[in-house]
This record gives sequence, C-alpha cells and structure tokens, in this order.
Amino acid sequence: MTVSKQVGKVGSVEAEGMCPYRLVLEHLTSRWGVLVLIELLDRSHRFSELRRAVGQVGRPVSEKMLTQTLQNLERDGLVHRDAKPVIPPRVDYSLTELGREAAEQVRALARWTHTRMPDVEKARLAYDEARELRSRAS
Amino acid sequence: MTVSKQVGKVGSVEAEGMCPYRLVLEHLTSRWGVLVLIELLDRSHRFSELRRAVGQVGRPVSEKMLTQTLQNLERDGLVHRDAKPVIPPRVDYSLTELGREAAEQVRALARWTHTRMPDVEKARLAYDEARELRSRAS
DNA sequence: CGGCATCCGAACTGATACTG
DNA sequence: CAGTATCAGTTCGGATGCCG
Repeated sequence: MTVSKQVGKVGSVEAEGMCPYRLVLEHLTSRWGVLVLIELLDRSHRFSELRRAVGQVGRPVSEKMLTQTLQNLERDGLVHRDAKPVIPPRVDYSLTELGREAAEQVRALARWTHTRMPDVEKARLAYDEARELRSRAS
Repeated sequence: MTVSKQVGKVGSVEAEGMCPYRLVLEHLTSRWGVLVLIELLDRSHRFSELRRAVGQVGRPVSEKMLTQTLQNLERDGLVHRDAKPVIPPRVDYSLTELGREAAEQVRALARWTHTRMPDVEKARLAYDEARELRSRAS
C-alpha cells in the first residue's frame, strides 16, 4: 500500500478544528506573506529580488521562510510561479488575479497603518507614561 | 540607581532595524490580533467572552497569548480597556475610533477570504494534483 | 474573574551546508 | 540562482500557582 506521502501544507501549524478560511487568512497575514504580496503588487519579482525588497521593510527574511511563504501563497492560488529551465535557474513570481485582489486589501491595511502611525505613537507614549506612574505609586 | 524596568513592548519579537509602522502592522495581522479586532467590531467583550469567541473561529487561545495580544493592541491605541473596580473583577474591551478603522480593514480582508474560499480550494486541488504527478515521474 | 509570573515541552525561525 | 536538508536558538502555548 502506497503511503501517499502527504501533499500540501507547507510549514506552520495548520492544525485541525478551525474554519478553513482561517488558514488562508493566516497565509495572507503571515509575517512575510503581507510583505511579499505588497511587493508583487508593483511588479513580478525573482526570488532574490523579493528577498532584498522584503528585507527593506521588515527584517531580513531567511530563504527558508521566503520559500515557505511563497509555496503557501502559490498553493492557495494567489501567487504564480514561473520557473524557466535555464542555467543558472531563473524563477519569477507574480500575482494571479485572485492574488491581486487579496494584495490590494493587504496594501490598503498597510497604507492605513502608515498614515495613522502618528496617532499610534501618541497612544504609546500615553500608555507608557500611565504605566510608569502606576509603577511609581508604591 | 533605578533600573527603569523597560516599559512597553509586550511579547513578540519587536526587533530593531525595521520600519516602525511594520510593528503595528504585525500587531494588527498577528494570529490573534486579527480575530480580536473582528470580534470587537460587533460589540465590546469581556476577557473570557473574547476568549470563547475567538476560539470559535481559530483554535483555542491561551489566556497568556490573549493577554499579550490585548496589551499590544491597547498600547497601540486600538483597543480600550475598561477595568471596573468591583469584586469579582470585570474588564471590558472595546475598540477605539482608531481601532475601529483598522478593524474594518481587517474584516474586509477576512470577508474577502471567506467569499473567495471556493477559488482557493480549487487552486489547492490543482496544485496538489500537479505535485502528485511530478513525484510520480521517477 | 482577570490577570501576572514561572516552568517546560512543542512549534516555529533562521544560519549553515548541500544539491541541481 | 533557487531551492532542500539539517541543526540550534527563539517563541509559543499550556499548566500551575498567586493576587486583587
């Protein structure tokens, strides 16, 4: 009997007992998924281009995590992987139509965050100050 | 000399060397942050209500993680914490105006994911099938 | 009830080494 | 270049005990 070796499901917990759409949402909102989608919204990227571009905004991505992220997004039909059989290898990643819709939502959220940063920083100062006062009150 | 005990920054990596807005975005898109914001969009919740509600969609949240998530969101000025000095204690969490804006973006993304699930599942079948074929080709 | 502090196993992440 | 495999460090999450 063939063991069937368990296809799909790259990385992350992906446990059972939760709504299926939750898994896709986790891929979209994963640490690197967010940045990858936004990058690809501009244009298609090669693997190492993506790695550099993403590293500009967040911290550097390990190639393993980038691979995992891309495979998840590809499996969900959000990212298209175009591997050209040349030497040295060249692989281009781009958004599918489905992926473009998702990426636009994600970018909207990212932009909102960016424009609202001043308010967030203000809130943080107030929060930290209040905490400071409470700890002072012995 | 007082050690000042390092205020702010609850849980998560929060490392240096990345754009500041990236941190807020990570709070918004964190595993539990997403679900908490969506829940609070309906109405304010008590701590244990949130815990139950979030557990419906995703897997159960540990109280530790929920606490951490809420503290991050509160510090960013997205969630308001109202602790009533009664016995037994009662704490209500609700969205601030800032948080409501964010939560609506997040919910939009979640809804999109939900409506597009059929397409995603179709893509997954195609992906897994293609992978199956490739592995068969010895 | 709504936390906070600690310990500990499990899962995730990343640097390294290796393949095509 | 674009990955895969592996090993070690970090974070996550549950369990437990304590406090207001």
